[in-house]
This record gives sequence, structure tokens and C-alpha cells, in this order.
Amino acid sequence: MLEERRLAVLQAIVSDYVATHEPVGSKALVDRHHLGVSPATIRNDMAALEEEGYITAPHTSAGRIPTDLGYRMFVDQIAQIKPLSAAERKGIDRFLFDAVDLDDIMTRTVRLLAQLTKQVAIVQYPSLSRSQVRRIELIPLNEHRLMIILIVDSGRVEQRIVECAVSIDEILLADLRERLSVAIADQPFSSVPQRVEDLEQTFTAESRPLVHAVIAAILETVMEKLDERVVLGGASNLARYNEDFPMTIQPVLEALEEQVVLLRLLGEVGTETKLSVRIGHENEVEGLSSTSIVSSHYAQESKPVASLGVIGPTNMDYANSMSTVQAVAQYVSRFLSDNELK
Amino acid sequence: MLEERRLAVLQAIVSDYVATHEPVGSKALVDRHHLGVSPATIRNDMAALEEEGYITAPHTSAGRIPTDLGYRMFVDQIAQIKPLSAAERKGIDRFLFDAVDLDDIMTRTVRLLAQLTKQVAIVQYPSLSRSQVRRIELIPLNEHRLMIILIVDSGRVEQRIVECAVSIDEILLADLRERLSVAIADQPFSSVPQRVEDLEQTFTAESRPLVHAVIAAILETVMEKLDERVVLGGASNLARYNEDFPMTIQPVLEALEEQVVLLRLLGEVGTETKLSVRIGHENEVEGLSSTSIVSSHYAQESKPVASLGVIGPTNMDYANSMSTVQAVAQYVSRFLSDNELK
DNA sequence: GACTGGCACTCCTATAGCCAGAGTGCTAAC
DNA sequence: GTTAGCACTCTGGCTATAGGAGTGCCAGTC
Repeated sequence: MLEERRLAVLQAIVSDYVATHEPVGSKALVDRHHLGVSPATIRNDMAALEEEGYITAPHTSAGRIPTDLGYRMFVDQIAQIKPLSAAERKGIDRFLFDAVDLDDIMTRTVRLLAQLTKQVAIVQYPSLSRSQVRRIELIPLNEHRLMIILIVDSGRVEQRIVECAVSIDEILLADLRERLSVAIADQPFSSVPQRVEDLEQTFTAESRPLVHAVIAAILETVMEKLDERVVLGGASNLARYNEDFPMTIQPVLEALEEQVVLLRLLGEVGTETKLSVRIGHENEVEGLSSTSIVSSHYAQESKPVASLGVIGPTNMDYANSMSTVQAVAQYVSRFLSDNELK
Repeated sequence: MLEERRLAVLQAIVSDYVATHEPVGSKALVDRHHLGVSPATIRNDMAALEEEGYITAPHTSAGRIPTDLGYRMFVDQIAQIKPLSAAERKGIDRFLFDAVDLDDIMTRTVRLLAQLTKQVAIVQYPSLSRSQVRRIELIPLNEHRLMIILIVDSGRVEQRIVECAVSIDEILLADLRERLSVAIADQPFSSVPQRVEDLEQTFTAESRPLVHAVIAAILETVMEKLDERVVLGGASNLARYNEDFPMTIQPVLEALEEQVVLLRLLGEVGTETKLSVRIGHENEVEGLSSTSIVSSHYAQESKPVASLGVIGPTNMDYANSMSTVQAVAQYVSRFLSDNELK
């Protein structure tokens, strides 16, 4: 009973603080939430909660605000996630419906997320390392240049221009393409380096320069692009929450410009839990200790391929962010699987 | 003599204000710049300058700050642009040197600009409408899908997936590719719609479904992608100048998310002047009335193909921004022309 | 006619002091 | 375990004040 009410108090504090962004006191709590007890009782509970580290008082005579730990407790308590309304679901559907290619899906998704959550949205492209090569093309551009195009089963397309000293023999090129295709098509991306290197050995010495140039470029592309691509949107939402923390906007903007940091924020794409929430100090990125990240994987044919999520102040509306992120991830997954872009 | 000193006073005011971001008074002016006259004299000049609308006083007893008109005068006065130091030039060179493809050049350039000017940098991709199609490829993906790849002489690559109801006949596809290639290769982008439409007529009825799907997709791509692509960077620099105008950051962030707005900001790529500066209200975008844009075209083989520039507060360091933007534009132009990515 | 020194005036900024309000912790009673 | 009461503390907002910076104008000088 006691434990139970304390939890209710914590939840009330969090939701009030999230709504008003102002420290919340015992008086305000009792009349905004119909807990059947007096302010004094609440005060006792609050003292206990503070003792346990869930809330804190900015100064002696202000109300309390949740700590990271408090938010964490709150979030963990949201066992079943509020489903979106029919209207919202319909909205998501319509938003994604007429996307024409992967780029399109990604940009639409990021806009959608930003709009629905009023936060900064991050969407990662389907990870190459979890994909297979679908097709490879070698297109001669002029005597010394050609373009490699790699089409991946997630719908990603990587291209790269290769310059080679010798002039390009189209027949050799076609042969090379064919053999590359056999070697790496429908193979996981991670196995590509080994396969192409093996392949190089099988060519005659005179064809080596071209073959080598192409293979080197493929290797480079595979290595480079393996650090994934990310799109983000809704940065202007930062300005709004800047009101509360005028100091903290700079590091956030800086972090948003660093792909590497963004990827670390989204977290590893594991197979375990789908929805992940990192609160304040829980994410170990410098300067982002007063922001939280809500992220989820999305999948293609039930294999998780990448993550998407939102980043916002620790006092964000977790319930809404979590349900939105989850729903969007589901829709994207379904969309990717239904309209295979292979 | 009189006119001359007034100008000197205006310049002094602008440069002081840009440096300190605080209204500058007559006293401070005389001892920071060795104008050979007394504060009282300067006051007279300042009164005149205010009368003419070049400067204004935030309140009765503060110093003066330049108006948009004042900045304009100042900028116009910078006839010869301060050349960059050898070190800076070297830096630019090194930064761009080992770019591997167009995407790479664009992202490097935007980073470079942001870093050198400490402003938000914007770089536009070479405009399709000023480019020619270099090559077209049609790659079958599976029975009902194929991918169109358009390679443009600026090095841009546009791709698009086409879905078609009928199953894809590879021989027809090769034929179509060949004829498309003949029709539009090395032709200006703007003529593509007409040419492909004409082409469609020449196919037999039974091949129409496929042909039509492909051609429709090409048309769509051409139309869509004609609104150009833009990359930007250095958004975290906004936070710095946020100190002075806490209110204005939101509209700026919003504008930065709208490609269309960005493009309008960069301005039309005319052939007239290369370097363009728009100060405060001169750019008619809502909410950006306290920001200035310094932009320049860059060219490929001496034909201007797109613009790049920086956007910052009206009290930015114009001299530096202008010389940097100009220099970077030159380097990018040279780089694009030297290492043709065709 | 252009420049300068002097002077009164205005307005901002910073500081201090003060008051009201909100919120707490504690204690004693139910 | 809960409640009412109470003394205490701290903040935020308000006012008043003093200091300073900067101006505009005038009268005098070169």
C-alpha cells in the first residue's frame, strides 16, 4: 500500500513536471491528481523518494523534480505502451504510403517522427553489415573511368567512381562484372572482402591493373560505408526546449553533426529488446547528459536492420515518445517488408 | 574630406560592433581607431550617419549600431577582397584534395566552410538543369522491378526504382536503354522530357507497358530532382550567436530544414556577379530578417553550376566570410573542372 | 566653416533591499 | 499510518537608488 502510493506519487511528479517544466510541490500534487490523502502525507512520501534518489529539490523551498533515476523508474513502469489512436495510425500510413524508394522512405520517416513527437528525430539507413549484396554493375564512363554500383537487398544503392591508369577494356569489364556478380551476389556484406580478394587471384596478369583498381574500390566502399548512414530532422524543435536549458543546446547541435555520435546514441542493433530508452547520464556521450534518447529497431522481414528514434530533453513526454517511436518502427518495418525494394 | 571621414567612421563602427557585439560610442571609437579628431566631432558625424539611416541607437544613451543599410554600405566598400593567407589556401587544398566522388566533395566543402567561417554553411549540388545527361542504365532487379540510373556530367547520380505490372523482357529493356541513351545522352537536362516523350511513340504497342513505366519514372525523376539538393553543416555555430538573439534561433533552424527556403536563400545562379551578400531584410524570407547570407556560385569548366555560402547573424565578420566563401568557391570550381567526375 | 571642450540631460545597468508566496520538515495529535 | 499546524527557508519579482556611459547642443577657437 505504502509502496504503491509512493509509486503513484512519483508518476504524478514526473507527469506534472513533464507537462509544466516546473518543480512540483505537495499541494499541487494532491489537487491535480486525486490521491486520497493530504499534502502532509505526500510530503512524507516525497521525503522518502528523495532519500532513495528518485527525485530532488532544486533548492530548499521549491518543489521536487525527478532525477534520471526517477525517470528511469517511471519509464520502466510504463509496461504496456499506450497504443496510438486510429487517426494517428492512419496518418502514419498515409505519410509513408507513396514513398518511391529507400531515400524517400528514410526522409519521410524522419519528418514523420519529428512531427509527431516534436523532438529531434534520427533514422538510420538499413545497415549494410546486415544486408546482402543484390547486384553489382560496372559502368564504363570514359576511357579511364568507370562507376561501380552496388545494389543491396535493403534497397540501398552505393556508387563509386573508379579511376584507372590503363584504358578500360569493355569485354574484360563485362567478364569481371559477371564473375564479381557470381562471387558476391546474395552473399552477406561481411563476406564480401574475402570473396573479392580471392577472386582477384583468378585473373590473368595482363588484366590485373583494371581488376585490381575495381576490387580495391569495392573494398574501400565496403569499409567506408559500413559506418552507417543517418538522417535527422526536426532540429528546430531544439529551440523550444532551449528555453529551459539555454546552455545545453550547443553540445546537442554538435553531437547531431557527428554521424558517429548519432550512431552510438541509437545504440547497437541487438536482437533483444526492441524499444530502448536512455535517460540523461545513461547515455555516455559528453554534453548530452540532460537529454534522453528513445529508440527502436526496425526490421525487414523480421530481421532487425537498423534503428530509429528521437532525442529530446530528459523531461520529455516519454509515454508519447515511446509509443510513437514504437509505432513508426513497426510501420517502417512492415512497409519495408511489404514493398521489398530489392 | 568630410564625406571621407564619415565613411571611415561608419567602417569603424561596423568593425567594432562586429568584434564586440556591443553598441559603440564616440569615445571608444576615437581611441580604438586613430582618427585624428575629438569625440565631439565624431558625434556630429554619427548624428549625420544616423540621419541618413546607416546607424541607429538602441536607446537614447547607448552607442550606435549599424543598420542593414550601414552593413550594406560597409560591404559595398570592401572593393578588393582580402586574400586568404597561404596557410589558409593550403588548408583548403588539403581538405578537398582526396575527395573521391561528388558526394564527398560536397560534404567536405560544407564542413570546410563551416569551420573557416564559424557560421552555418550551405552547399548546393551542381544543378541538374544546368547539366547534361551522361549516361543512362536500366538494371533489372527482379521480374517486376528495375532500377533506372542516370549519370550526369557533374558527377551526380540519380537512381530510381520502377515497378511495372508486366514482367520485364530483358531484350526489350536493352533495346530501350540503347534508344534512350541515343536520345538523351549528352543532351541538356531540360530537353529530356520532350525527347523521351517523343521516343515513347516509336515503340510497338506490345512493348508499351514497360516502356511507358520507365519513361514515366524518368519524367518524374527529372521533375522531382530538378528542385536541387543541398547540404548544410555547422548548425552548432548557431548556438554561439544565439547569445545575442535568443529569440531568433528557432526560425533559422526551421528555415534550414526547408530545402526550398535554402535554395531561395542561395539565390538564383545567374551569370552576373559571383559573390553576393544579402543583409538582414534584404533577404525576404520570413524570420530571417536578422541574418545575412554570403554566397557565391561555383563553376565547372567556367560554367556556373550551383551556389554555396554561409548564413549568419547580420553582425557577422563580412570581410572574412566574403573572402572565405569566394576562395572556397574558386577551389571547388577548380577541383570540379580538374578532376572531371564524368 | 570645421573642429573642440564643456555641460546638462537621458537612459540603461547593476545592486541592494524588501515582500509575498510557495514549499518544506517537524512535531504533536488523531 | 495519517493529518493539521507551524515555524522556517528560499526564490522571484518589485522598487529604489547610484553610477556610468553616451548623447546633443552651445559657445568658443583656429
